[in-house]
Formats: sequence, C-alpha cells, structure tokens
Amino acid sequence: MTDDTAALRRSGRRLTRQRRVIWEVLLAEPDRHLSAEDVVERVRERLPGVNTSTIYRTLDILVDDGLLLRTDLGGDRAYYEPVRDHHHHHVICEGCGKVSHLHEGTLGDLAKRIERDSGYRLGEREISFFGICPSCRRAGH
Amino acid sequence: MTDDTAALRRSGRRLTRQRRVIWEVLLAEPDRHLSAEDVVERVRERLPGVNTSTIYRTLDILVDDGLLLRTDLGGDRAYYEPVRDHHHHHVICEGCGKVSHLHEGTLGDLAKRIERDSGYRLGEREISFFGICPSCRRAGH
DNA sequence: CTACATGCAAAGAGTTTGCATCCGC
DNA sequence: GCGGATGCAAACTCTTTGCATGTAG
Repeated sequence: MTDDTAALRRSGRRLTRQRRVIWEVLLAEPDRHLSAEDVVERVRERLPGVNTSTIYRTLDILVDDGLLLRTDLGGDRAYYEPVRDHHHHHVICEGCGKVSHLHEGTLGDLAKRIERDSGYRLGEREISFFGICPSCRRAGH
Repeated sequence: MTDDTAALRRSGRRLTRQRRVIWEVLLAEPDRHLSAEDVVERVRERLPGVNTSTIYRTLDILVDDGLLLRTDLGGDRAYYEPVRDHHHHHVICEGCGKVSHLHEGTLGDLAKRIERDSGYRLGEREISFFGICPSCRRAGH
C-alpha cells in the first residue's frame, strides 16, 4: 500500500476531503466487499453529513478510473473493492454473505472450454460462485 | 410438454385466467429468459389490463412452487425461465443480452475444485458467465 | 477565479404491500 | 359462500439527476 491519494489525483480529479475519506474507507477493509450503504456509514463516522449522492458519484468515478471494482451479484445492491494486481474470482456465502477469493489456478482452462462450447468470447470479468462457507456449515445452516 | 395447467393446480393454487396466461407465456419461449416486464407485455396482449403486481405475485409463486427458475444476474432486473429436468448454466452476451445455455459437461469437475480450494460447499445454483456472442462479435462490438 | 465537487431534494426504475373487491372451488 | 386472487394506489429500496452553492487548484 503505497501513496494512496496519488492514485486519486492521477486521474486529474480534485482531491476533496470526501474523496480522500471514501478511498481510505475502501482501503481499510481490502478483503471485504462494501456496499454503497456500507461506505456511507463508515465515511460518516469520520466525516458526518456526507451526502449519499456524493458517495455514489465518487464510487462511479473510482470505477471509471479503474481504481475500484464493482461487483453486481444480483440481489439488490452492488459491492465495491479496490482493484488488485491479479485477476481473481469470488465465492459468496449464501449464509452470511462473506466473500472469499479463489486462486487464479482453480478455474483452470474453464474459460477456453466455455468459449469452445458456446462460441462466446469471454471477457476479463470476474466470475462469482455461490455456496456455504465452512463456519456457516458448522453452524448448521 | 404435457398438461401444463396441471402443474399449476398441483400446488393447491387456484387456476385463474391470469395465471394460466402467465404460465402459457413463459412456456411459449422456453429458450428465452423473460423479465417480469417482458411477461407483463406478453400477457397483456392476450389479457389486457392485467396488473403488474399480479404478475410479480404469480412469478413469486411459480418460483416457490419450483416451476420457474429466477435468475438474477445483477443489472436491474431478474429473469425467469421454466425449470428444466437437467441442471444447466448460462452465458450472457454483454452486447445484446442474449442468454445461452452451457452443456452440463462443460464445467467438468469445476465445483469439486472450487470446494477443495475454498472450503465452501457449493449449492445447486446455476452459474452465469458473461461474454460476447458470435453475432455481436461479427457486428464488431 | 473558474471549473469541478458537493448537498439537497426530487425523480426514477423495479418491485412489494395494504386493502377493498372479485371469483375459483 | 369462504378464502385465496386480483386491481389499484401507495410505499419501498437503491440509485441517479438538476440545480444552486461551495471549494480545490
């Protein structure tokens, strides 16, 4: 984690207090996928009164600038996480909502087989799987 | 395609004109994934004035009764298709929205590998992939 | 000092719900 | 005729937008 705010400024955007806090909040929990509402909540702890539309606009900008990954899994809301250097995929727990990452190798040559089977060309888009995580399984979900 | 309305009645629901038409509409295009709005539109061609909330309520019932599969891919709306005898997965075209089915075998032992890698237990839920279909690719999307 | 960013309020899309009326069984 | 189903309107959730004011550079 190097100079974080530099990444923001790089895109020629103005670095406001709101944007800095939003970005810090996102970096603070790199392994959690935060919804816009989560971000609103956490930002307001540090900077009360920040408007919802500011959060949405900033999240859009960060996605556009390639700093943030938006994952829309269906269900009602989208989730955001800082973009990483390596491409990865998700497993989402249907019990508790936890999101885990899969190693690059797990999918093997899946994309190639899908392309061969369907004729589609697959993008770089991440793929999400749904299941029950170990702790929810132990809890008897 | 045997006696269609029997499936509806089987669950102890009342067979109204609206429900019959909704179900017929869904069966009429088994290879397309219809949104609630698509269903509303097609039902009203045959039975003008049917209310949106009736459609939503009926779709919910059909899903609950296991006659219909709801696929919520993110984006704003959910899509519905009659349940089939065999489990299958989807590839969705990011150009035109077309949905194609993958053969059972294409995924191979993917689920097992994911379970081994992540510790999660995967459900029976269908998996959706995103890409560009052949005709959109030719059209230069 | 000049765009761009923010706050506010209102709109928008898709979906759900409360309640009176209707109609399948 | 009883109880579930429908129509209608209003509410709800998440997100977007128009416009006046504020502020980074």
